[in-house]
Amino acid sequence: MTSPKATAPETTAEVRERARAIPEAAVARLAVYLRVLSGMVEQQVTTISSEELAGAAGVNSAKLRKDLSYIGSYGTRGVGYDVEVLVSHIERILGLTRKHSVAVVGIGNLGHALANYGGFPSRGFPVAALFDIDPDLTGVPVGGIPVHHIDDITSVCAEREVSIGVIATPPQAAQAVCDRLVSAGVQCILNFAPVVLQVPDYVEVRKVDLAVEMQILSFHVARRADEAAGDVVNGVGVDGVVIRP
Amino acid sequence: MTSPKATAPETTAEVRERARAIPEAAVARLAVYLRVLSGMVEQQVTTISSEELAGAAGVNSAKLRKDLSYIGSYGTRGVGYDVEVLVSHIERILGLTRKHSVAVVGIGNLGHALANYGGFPSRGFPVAALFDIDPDLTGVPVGGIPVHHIDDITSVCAEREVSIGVIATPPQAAQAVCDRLVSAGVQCILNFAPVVLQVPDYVEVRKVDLAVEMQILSFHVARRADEAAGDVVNGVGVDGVVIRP
DNA sequence: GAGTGTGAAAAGTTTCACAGCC
DNA sequence: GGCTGTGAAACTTTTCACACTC
Repeated sequence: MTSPKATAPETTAEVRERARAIPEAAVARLAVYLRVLSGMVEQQVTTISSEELAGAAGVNSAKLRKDLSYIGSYGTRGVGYDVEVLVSHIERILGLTRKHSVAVVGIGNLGHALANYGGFPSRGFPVAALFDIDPDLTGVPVGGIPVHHIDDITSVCAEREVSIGVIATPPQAAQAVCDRLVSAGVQCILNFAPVVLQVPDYVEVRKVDLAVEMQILSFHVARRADEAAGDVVNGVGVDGVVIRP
Repeated sequence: MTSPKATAPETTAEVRERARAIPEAAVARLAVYLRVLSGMVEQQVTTISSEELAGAAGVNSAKLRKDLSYIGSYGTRGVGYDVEVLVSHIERILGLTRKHSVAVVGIGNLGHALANYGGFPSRGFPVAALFDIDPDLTGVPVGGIPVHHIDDITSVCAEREVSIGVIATPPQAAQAVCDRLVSAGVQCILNFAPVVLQVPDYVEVRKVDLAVEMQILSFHVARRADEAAGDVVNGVGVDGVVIRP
């Protein structure tokens, strides 16, 4: 990238420096490439070009090559990428060589779905603990894991070395739950509650907000409808000609 | 924005032009501001400053003001924004003045959770239909709505004017379901299946990929761990001093 | 005095286009 | 001939800072 002549074996420092420099947007796409590539491995595909992989991942090939260049130069010119090599490098960069135990808090409809979701454990994210505030649920197994009372978050999370907390509680409870997770030492949170969580700087929060997603889609519906209507109605453009392109 | 002198009443064309120009990233945040503001309305707050609203929404105030400026100038200098005015303008821009019927396909754990999720109907997204491939589920009510067989997507979606399709099926089924939704005239899709959907240009897809979210968190855990370790171990920095900041 | 609205600068991201290698 | 890797260009988004209004 910057300097190393020929194929110098990378030092830890170089790998680290490189990881630090990967744009946030590229990280998200690397995860997608990884999933596509895992499918390729299963189909016995051994080599793939940037064009093919890009198509399967829904991006253009220049972007894909740029993204891969952030993690190193592992392709062969004129040929493409070795699927397994790429898989292992992406896994390394994403930190998937270690296991990340997950705790789910809030065992309602969504919590149930998450506890039973096969996509976590199979990808190196074992669900290590479940929590709910309802004492009737305590001890009840969900997806094979017994539910703990929310008051035990600190001890259980520490004991099981939980590194990712998933908040699937009603909005009113989310901030309090978040605070407890943080004081239990959890530094990564995936938040499904429609609330903006306040956390210390060192805690990484990602949110999944269904209503927001819907509203973004709604915006696009509305804009399209406006465009279609406006071109004819408003005297701005006639017979379908858009004046301001 | 560009030209209109004084307080010229906006033409439809201007509103349209403006909507077209709102950056994608700003649209997502507007939805968040809207939620925060709705909470304010309930607490009888009538006026709010950019600083306060930004704090509650987890962004900085310059960004918030810029975002709001895309939809118009509805604040009062020295005072702030009228909460209700802002709510109604954001709703208009996001197209929330019409109802958007939602169909959920795939009534497994997640589908159940979505069908029962109160956040949709309460925000103008009534769940109008449920679909599953399992004939045993057909007719069974989930969250008060009977499940249809997947083969009826086209007719039921057309009849109920579904504008948003939610895919909560296993990955193998997702593309086929998507194709059916599209041929039923659905132009917006929210995809929970870990698959990259191929759709025509005019269809808007948003995806929620839990494994990807986890892996992004994992990346940050790994990077942090590397940094912590590297500073001490690698001869790059000593006694906790970070050389490259 | 307080706080919005916005050009202009800075930072981040995507796309282009082609040299270099197989 | 085909395809990667990457600087440089184009575009998007964020941040700054201050003129302007109440």
